[in-house]
Amino acid sequence: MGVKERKERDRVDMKELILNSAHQLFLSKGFDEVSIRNIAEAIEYSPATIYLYFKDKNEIFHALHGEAFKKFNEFLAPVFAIKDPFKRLVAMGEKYIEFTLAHPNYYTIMFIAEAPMQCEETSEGWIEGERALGGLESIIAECIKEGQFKKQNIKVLAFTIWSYMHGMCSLTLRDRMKHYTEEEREGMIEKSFKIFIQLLKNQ
Amino acid sequence: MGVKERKERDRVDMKELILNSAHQLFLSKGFDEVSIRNIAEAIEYSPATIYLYFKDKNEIFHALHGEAFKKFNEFLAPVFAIKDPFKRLVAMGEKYIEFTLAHPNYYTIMFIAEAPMQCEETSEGWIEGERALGGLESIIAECIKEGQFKKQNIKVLAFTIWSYMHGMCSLTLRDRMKHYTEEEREGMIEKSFKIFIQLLKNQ
DNA sequence: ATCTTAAACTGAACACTGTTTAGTACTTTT
DNA sequence: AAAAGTACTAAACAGTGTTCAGTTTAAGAT
Repeated sequence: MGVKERKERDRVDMKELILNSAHQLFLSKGFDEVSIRNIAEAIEYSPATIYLYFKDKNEIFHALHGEAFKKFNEFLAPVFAIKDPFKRLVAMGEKYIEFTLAHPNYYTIMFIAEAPMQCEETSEGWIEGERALGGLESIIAECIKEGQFKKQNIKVLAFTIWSYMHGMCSLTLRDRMKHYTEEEREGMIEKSFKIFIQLLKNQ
Repeated sequence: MGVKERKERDRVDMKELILNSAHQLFLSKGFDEVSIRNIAEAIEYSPATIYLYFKDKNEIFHALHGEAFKKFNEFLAPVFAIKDPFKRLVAMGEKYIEFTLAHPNYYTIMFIAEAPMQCEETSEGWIEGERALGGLESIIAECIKEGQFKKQNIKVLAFTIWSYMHGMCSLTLRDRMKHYTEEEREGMIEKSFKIFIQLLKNQ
């Protein structure tokens, strides 16, 4: 008798229902603005029910963290079709920026929000995150192999590039560029990115 | 009769009392963890009293935002005694990192926290912030004048450098480097900073 | 079909949060 | 001494995450 199996399926469905609802609310309202009661109302269950499926709010956002990274990797995937490693690197950077501006809530939960994830290393979010970083590192490795970059520590260079990209994106999302005039701000990211690429080229 | 004057002084004193208390709590507990009731308790007044001196919580943290930037500029000041502009630039970067690690709560409110400041441009925080950025821009201008850097858009290069520094610092403070092993993480910032300086040198 | 057991679910509460308001106590002015 | 004005607060409102006792529902056993 498949009762146990069906119950298990129901459990998974319910978890998904909660997660989908949280996901949707999160996309429209942003990270901190979604409450357990909001989610409960959306799925027409009591708030207490949610705690039967998730330990706490962190665990929910932890799951969303994973989804965000998955989306991120999907978004970046086309880039890896580009043959030339340096061109691939540039394209990856452009996609990174595009993703940030198109999905600020995802970006925030991935890289800016106070880590709400007591981080078991096995968690989906980190695995997907490492995959993205691994992609960057492999591109750099190829750039070095092809003589585009001089020989150096790949992980450190990847971190350096990531830091630059993240700095730019998080300053934008966190609204720390108001001191620039409209004119200056307009296209600042694109101009800066070009400069950064030039810096890398002269390597 | 100096009654009005005394009352005005009392008002300023009270504002300062609230701010000092908030400041202290903020340093030990961090941005989001300080509540109006916490502050009220610390100064032994009712929570409602605080609203007689500050419009809302934002206005308090707005004031702290200003203080953080002041502290930041003080911390950076010694660097400007260095004659050689490129050395000054490097020293500024090192100091930036040092400040971030020494005063994570300040750094968070300055650059990471969701802008809790409806930003009148006259606010102390932004003026001090612009001063810091202006310092960076003037260093770059000198580097260009001395032929250390090729001629280019100063504001964009300053933003590029700032972005890199901020990216590194905010990824660290927001705990997004757990995927690196202890070994890798150890000294990652220093190594990356060296690489970045090299990138700038080859300009 | 009834009884028992276990799982699913919820109402209400707890201890918080920022903020507002009505009312009290004290101080200054008349 | 009465009136006016200021300083302050208790209590409430609407919200938060979370827990728990108690109810409803479903399943298995007799």
